[in-house]
Amino acid sequence: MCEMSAVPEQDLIEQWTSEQASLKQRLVEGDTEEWQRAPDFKGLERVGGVDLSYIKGDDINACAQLVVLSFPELELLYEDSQMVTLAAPYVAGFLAFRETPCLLEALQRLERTQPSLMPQVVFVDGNGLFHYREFGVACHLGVLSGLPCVGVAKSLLQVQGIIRSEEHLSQIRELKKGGDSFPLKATSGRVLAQALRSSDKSTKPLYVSVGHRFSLDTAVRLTHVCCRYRVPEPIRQADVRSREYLRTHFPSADTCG
DNA sequence: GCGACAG
DNA sequence: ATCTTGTCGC
Repeated sequence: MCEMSAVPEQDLIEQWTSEQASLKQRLVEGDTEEWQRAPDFKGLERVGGVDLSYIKGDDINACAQLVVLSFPELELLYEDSQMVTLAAPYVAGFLAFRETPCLLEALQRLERTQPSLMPQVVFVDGNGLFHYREFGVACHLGVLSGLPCVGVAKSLLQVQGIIRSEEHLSQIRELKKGGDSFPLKATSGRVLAQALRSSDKSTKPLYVSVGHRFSLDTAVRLTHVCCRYRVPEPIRQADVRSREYLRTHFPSADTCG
């Protein structure tokens, strides 16, 4: 009797799981671009970053942000802020179904209006292969956009036997300077990500993983050189600007009537 | 049963 | 994600 009323939630999860498996077949691991192998990433001129900022008590309205910075200067070349209505809820392991649609639209707007500014790589706030089914939001956006993508998570997703253990905390303490990192291995032995100390000052590491068309080593090196502060500049700028957009367009839309 | 759970 | 000021340190 209870099965027939199985919350639509369950059907959706199964559908999403299947879609991830399907898209994963199109995922390209490993470097595909000349600049990824070149010393100092010669040939790389534009790096993109995406992020969404939310309004406090609101689950569906958000500001989707895309920024493109010059490389290696990391100066702003393009920015796009767009209010969006999110169709899917946030479910751990399925972040892409909530955030990817509007981010793809942002990339399409850029393609249509300023194609010469299309980024050669996109930094995504969240994981790539470091995911329950090895297909996080950075892989999802990468496959659907076709662009090389890097996943950068600010906190540890405990998955595939990787946990926030004493051993893990100990390894973090061994990261002495910016650029130091250690691998995160799944129970299978496969390296899914690299914990990276992004600068000399930051103690809390970033978790870098392959999104699309990248080797993990290249993703980590590029992330490191894009960090002025803890979070790589493309993502940080997208975060700062989308939140600034909400602040000016929806001044305290809650408290003071 | 309990805990975890990117953004 | 968001709620939130000051504060300690270079």
